[in-house]
Amino acid sequence: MEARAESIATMSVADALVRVSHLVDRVFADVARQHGLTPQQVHLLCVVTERPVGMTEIASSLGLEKSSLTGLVDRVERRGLITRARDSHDRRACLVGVSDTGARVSRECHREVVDRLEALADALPPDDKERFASLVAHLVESER
Amino acid sequence: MEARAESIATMSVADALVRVSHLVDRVFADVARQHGLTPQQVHLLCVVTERPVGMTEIASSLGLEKSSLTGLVDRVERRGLITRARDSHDRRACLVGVSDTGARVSRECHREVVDRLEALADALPPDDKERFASLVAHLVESER
DNA sequence: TATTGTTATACTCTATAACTATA
DNA sequence: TATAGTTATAGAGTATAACAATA
Repeated sequence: MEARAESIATMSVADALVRVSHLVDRVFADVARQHGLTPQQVHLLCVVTERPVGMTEIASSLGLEKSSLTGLVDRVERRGLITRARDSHDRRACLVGVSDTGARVSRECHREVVDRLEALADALPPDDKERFASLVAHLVESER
Repeated sequence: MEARAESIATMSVADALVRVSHLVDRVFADVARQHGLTPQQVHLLCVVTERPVGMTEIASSLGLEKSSLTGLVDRVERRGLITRARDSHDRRACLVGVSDTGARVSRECHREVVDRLEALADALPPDDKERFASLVAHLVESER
């Protein structure tokens, strides 16, 4: 275990970020799968859960081209989790929002992801856990 | 900005992890794209950079079915970045390794991802940065 | 003219099931 | 029999370019 101990000691912030990202991606994909959805579909669901959102804004949130989003929305809509509604102020636009089922699935996925990640974070002492959340928050916010 | 300040205060470890993971995914996808590759192709490249690896082990590293890997390896091989070699000890198996070009591209991608993530981490004071890396290292290692 | 969203097209990614060759 | 890898097939994700409708 010498090698592993050393790899901890010398892991850079960047390497740490990459590895934690893969971990989270796995959890996310796992949870999505258990609900018969793809990770992308769950991401979409998350983005429109709070309030109805237009296609352009969703595309920007997910880092996709608008044209890529059309099909994604089509497929999730076909499953009855989201709906397209006319924007009353702009007849070009539509607003994508969750259905009742979609809201439930969204909550369930979020809960399961959070539970599994919290469990993962329990490997840290409580103080470190809090400290970690605060550090990440700063990182993420500085990038907005 | 009240809302944002509050969201920092109340962000859980799990939410923090999810958000940082998305950030990293973006950086990774960006870098891959600049090299005319997909994120998956760069991941594959990373996995076989150190030493030649068999298909089954690669599939497990990437969390893919073997059958999904065949095509991925085909496409990256077609670009001349990796090669399949016979395993001299087991004639069923092959060992996937990087070509010279592949090794160069792999190094470049790694360097660029690291640079961009380090730049991102520079939003933190040096002490916090180090602390963060150490926390993440513990998280990731506890999951191995 | 600029913007919102869709369509058409071409690849890439992925899983499941069935298969070949070797161990 | 079990394992390593491939093929066949089907569906999902994505980008680019061209388009329609509205602002």
